[in-house]
Amino acid sequence: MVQLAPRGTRAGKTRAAILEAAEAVFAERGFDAARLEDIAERVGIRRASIVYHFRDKRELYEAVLDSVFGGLHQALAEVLGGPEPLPERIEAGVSVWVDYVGRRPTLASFILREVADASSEGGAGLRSQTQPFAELIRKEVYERPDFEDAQFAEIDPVHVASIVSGATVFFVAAMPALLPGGSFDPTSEDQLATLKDELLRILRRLTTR
Amino acid sequence: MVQLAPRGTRAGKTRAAILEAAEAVFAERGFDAARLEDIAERVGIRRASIVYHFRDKRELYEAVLDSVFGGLHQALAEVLGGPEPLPERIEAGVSVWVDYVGRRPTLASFILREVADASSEGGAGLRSQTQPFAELIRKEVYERPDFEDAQFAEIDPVHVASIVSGATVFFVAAMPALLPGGSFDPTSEDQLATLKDELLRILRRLTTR
DNA sequence: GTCTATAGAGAGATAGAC
DNA sequence: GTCTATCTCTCTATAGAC
Repeated sequence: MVQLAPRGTRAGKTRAAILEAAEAVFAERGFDAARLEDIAERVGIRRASIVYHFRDKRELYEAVLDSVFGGLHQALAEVLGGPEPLPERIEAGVSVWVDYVGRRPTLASFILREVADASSEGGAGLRSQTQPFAELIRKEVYERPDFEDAQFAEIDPVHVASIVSGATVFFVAAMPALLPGGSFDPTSEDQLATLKDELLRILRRLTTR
Repeated sequence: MVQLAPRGTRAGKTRAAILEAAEAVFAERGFDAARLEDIAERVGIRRASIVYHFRDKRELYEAVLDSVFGGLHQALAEVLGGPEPLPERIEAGVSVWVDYVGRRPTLASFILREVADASSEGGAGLRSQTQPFAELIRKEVYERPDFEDAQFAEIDPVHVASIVSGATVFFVAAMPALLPGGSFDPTSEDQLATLKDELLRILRRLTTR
């Protein structure tokens, strides 16, 4: 995820535009079905020019994933690293998570696709993206002194994460498709608020002894 | 989803074997990345022979989806159509759902992939599979006389379905990939029991006033 | 940096023998 | 019914001009 050219230069701008277009197209179609042609068209350049900025399709895809997952990691690290005591920090984390997916719903698509693909490649691709989150949680939750005080139920954190993220991702990605008419917007202010509410209730239920 | 040749004949057996192999390969790789070559190899036939039984790749894929979703629909219709009063019938439905995914985890992959693809095609593909479930729930839950007595909270059923199915599907598909070592089996007896337990608690929380 | 042109690989579909 | 052989299309990647 090295930024080869500084922002503001022509190359930097084109690179950023390609990343943005690629994020949309990859999220919508998935890696295989996405065509570099479509991405180039959105940017207003020709297919071959993409290869000047990214070695190949795979590298472009990885760069997109790094951007989307990286953005979430940064936002989460901020609240989880804060000074508040433990139960609150976790709940703030859930709030940040829901807000992030609401603002950047492409993340939901990528998670769905990466999880589905995980079985075939032993989960390597997925884990390389989720590992930093596991470490973040270990560092800012399990290894901080207030963890003992919080009196959590003994529940596997991956378990909790699976339920919270699964429910969120489904809500954002599946609901619009399931409700006919195409009018439902899960990323609206109050839909996200409702979702947060439900998740927090579920979370409390799962984590309190 | 018409059974062209009767079971037991050579064609019937080959057809069934192709369906079974295709279910595994499509679930593992997704529609685009799956190769007819791989499916044929599993069956022990040549690629071209598949086309004798299924017009093309798409038709084979649809047949697989019909089989996987159809099996769930049948199992669900059985419990939801039973004589028990309402809250129990719904909880029995959740139990059947978890068991089915546990026995046939390919369903989890297909749901993940279909949901991810739903945004690009307006959800048509997903809805054609989920519509029967919506109708089943309307008929056996909302339109049966005991619905009024059950005193449910006013919560969108698609909402509930999204949370329950999202959490289940994630649990089955993502946990093995997230937990390193490859030793975790979400479809084991007691893991499924734990999941059921959590889902039922969540469900009660969501549906009681 | 971006373009045109083209090479090359992969995979689905078809024709026809057995 | 299943096979071999082949056609054809699509899309990525490369070469080289501007």
